[in-house]
Amino acid sequence: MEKEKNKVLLVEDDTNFGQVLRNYLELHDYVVELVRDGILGLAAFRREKFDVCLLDVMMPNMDGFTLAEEIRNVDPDVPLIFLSAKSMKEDILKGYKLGADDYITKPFDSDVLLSKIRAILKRNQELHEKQHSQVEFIVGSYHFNSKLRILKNGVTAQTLSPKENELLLMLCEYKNDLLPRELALKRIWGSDTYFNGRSMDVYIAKLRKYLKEDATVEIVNIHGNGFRLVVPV
Amino acid sequence: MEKEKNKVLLVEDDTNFGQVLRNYLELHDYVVELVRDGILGLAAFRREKFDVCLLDVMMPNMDGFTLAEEIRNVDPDVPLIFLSAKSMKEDILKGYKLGADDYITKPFDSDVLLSKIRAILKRNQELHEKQHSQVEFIVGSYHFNSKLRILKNGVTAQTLSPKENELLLMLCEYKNDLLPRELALKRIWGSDTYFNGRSMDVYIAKLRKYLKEDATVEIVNIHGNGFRLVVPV
DNA sequence: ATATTTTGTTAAAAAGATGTTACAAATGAG
DNA sequence: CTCATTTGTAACATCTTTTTAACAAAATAT
Repeated sequence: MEKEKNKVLLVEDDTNFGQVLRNYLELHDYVVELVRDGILGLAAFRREKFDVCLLDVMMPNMDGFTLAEEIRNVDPDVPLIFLSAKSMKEDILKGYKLGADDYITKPFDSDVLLSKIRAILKRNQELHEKQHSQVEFIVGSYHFNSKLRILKNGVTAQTLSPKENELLLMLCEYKNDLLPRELALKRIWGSDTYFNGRSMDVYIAKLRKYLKEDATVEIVNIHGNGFRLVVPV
Repeated sequence: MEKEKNKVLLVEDDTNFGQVLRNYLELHDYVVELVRDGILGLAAFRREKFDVCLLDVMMPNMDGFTLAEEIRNVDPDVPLIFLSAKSMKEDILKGYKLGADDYITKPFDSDVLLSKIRAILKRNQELHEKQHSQVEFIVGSYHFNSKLRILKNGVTAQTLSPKENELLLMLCEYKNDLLPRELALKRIWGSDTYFNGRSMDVYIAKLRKYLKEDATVEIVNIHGNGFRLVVPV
């Protein structure tokens, strides 16, 4: 099993600097999406899942602070780091007020940035793991262990692939409630696109096959909205 | 599934400037309706649902301030932004008095306008989400869950389509009171046109069919005005 | 009373989303 | 490298939702 590369959203209007920084980060095993202004940044953020966002403060179209608010609106938890030539105290304070995880003033040492990113990612991943604490679920007559990726029904056991596992996990977290398509797509597939959507439908079909032994359990589609794992209460 | 674009009503008598601004906004993913005076602006506003209105102050036929009052008359909540060459304090104050959300003096930076629009839309959408907080309703012997789009009567459950769901939701919000046609058409269909009206009538018929198990529940037409969901109190 | 407008109702067409299977491509293990 | 597993894509079938048309009935206006 390969650890997935971390995705960085880099919003920077200085093309030269942006390219350099992107190359540097890619060299250190990050997947980087570089966009040149706040509008494109927000569009990218809505479309894809990022592990951390690096935002230039002064940009055309939408400045970094405004962009930060918009991003926070979509995801209150994603780590934000401001990059700025400004070193004025009030700007830095404003940045932190917007829930920035860090604020770096240009010019800066690229190693420093890298270690800051690493530290933030580590902290955030630990947090994320804690949130995902529940690993065992009762689903009708089935027993599902999301850590071992095993779906058991009496004696018969089915091992699940990573994607099957994550999808069933999300369905269980939203048990008897609506699991919105976009949410699952962004969290499991990283972005909400047409093909990822079709892929998800394929996985839903697989899960239904695994779960068909217990007729009281079903994955119901809510047309245009998402899926619902229905289990007896 | 397509995320709906925000709709902007732009009332501006300077055709050139209007076109440019429209193109600019369309480029940033807004749907723009451009009209050249207050009369047409009011007509458009009565017909369609807009997320924000940009009103030029000095116009033939009906000036921006008068138009603003008329619009407020139809919808007290829609965000209004005045665009004006005037920078006189009393005019600005008059604008805010009429419940303007912002007042921009020409010439202005288009980025500034854009970020103002965004900020206003965001605030308004949050407000809107809070209003839509109620998801469960008792309708006679029925139980209606608008999130899961399920209408239950004892054991029998009917899943609703998105439009059926939204319409029943509005009827429930106006329970025992008049739900005006135009309001439902603007909110659910986006605009009050002949065909949308016919479509709505089709949906009313569908809902009546679903609700016919309980004779104490009925959707009554108020000729020329709208519908009323009558339930025992 | 008769014409006009609005609403009720049903059916069919058009558009869109999902279900399902098969296979190709990518990935990881040995 | 080779094999097994996992994932993504294509293709086609099916189901849902929405719109439009057509005609009937009711309400209102002339």
